[in-house]
Amino acid sequence: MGQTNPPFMSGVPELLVLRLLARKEMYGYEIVKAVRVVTAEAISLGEGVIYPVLHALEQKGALKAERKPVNGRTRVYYSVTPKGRRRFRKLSEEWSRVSSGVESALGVPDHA
Amino acid sequence: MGQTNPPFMSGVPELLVLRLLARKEMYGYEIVKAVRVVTAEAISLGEGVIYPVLHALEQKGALKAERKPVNGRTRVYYSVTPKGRRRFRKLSEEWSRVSSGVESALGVPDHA
DNA sequence: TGACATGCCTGGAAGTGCTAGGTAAATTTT
DNA sequence: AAAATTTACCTAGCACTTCCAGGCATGTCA
Repeated sequence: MGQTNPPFMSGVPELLVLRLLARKEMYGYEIVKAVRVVTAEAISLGEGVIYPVLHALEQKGALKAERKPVNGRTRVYYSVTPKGRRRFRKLSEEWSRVSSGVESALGVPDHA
Repeated sequence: MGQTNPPFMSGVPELLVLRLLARKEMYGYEIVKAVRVVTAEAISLGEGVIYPVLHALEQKGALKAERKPVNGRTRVYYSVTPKGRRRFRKLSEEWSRVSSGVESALGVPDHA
């Protein structure tokens, strides 16, 4: 049924998460909504995508998690570590490379 | 060891193959080299990537294969079917959407 | 009371690129 | 002539990731 493997999305959730957290610490549910905003509604990621990414990045040491009780509810705030910042820079470069490569290919005129 | 799953590459091989074949019919080995050229050396895809993509697209009816003997060697030329053209348009749109979304996110200033 | 938003989480399906390997013949180099 | 390189095709299997669907619990609002 649902698109489980949409094209061009590999690496995107990780990049967006790192990008958002580079600005300020956030919690998962907040990130889910922020993604829609910062991508101008072009990209929407469910919680089932965000949370695993968050956990994976934390385990890699790219993020630091901190549990904070807010309004009797517990939020898990994430912030980027130096390692995460490096990872973000690397991913950004990768994105630039691939992106420019594809644009270049699409831009080549049709005729001859 | 090697990067088996580089970020941002999902859907890219298929898009590039369709793009190249939309211009003129080509054979696998030729496509492998053409990819490097049209992407300005930004993207390089091995034969192990191209051939499976070709076969998959043919099976889907997006490509038509034609064996031609050249110099005593056999080449398999591929050309795009109407179905393939539709697929290409759809993929291009997807690329535009995702790409603009990511650019939008990366473009947001850092301050606060 | 019911509905909805907040907030966290996981399992398993599905797809896809990549490396590494193999085959064979023509061409070029030594 | 032998060796090395290029041309040209192919496949198996790993690795990785996104995604959907679902579950749990609390707070808020009608």
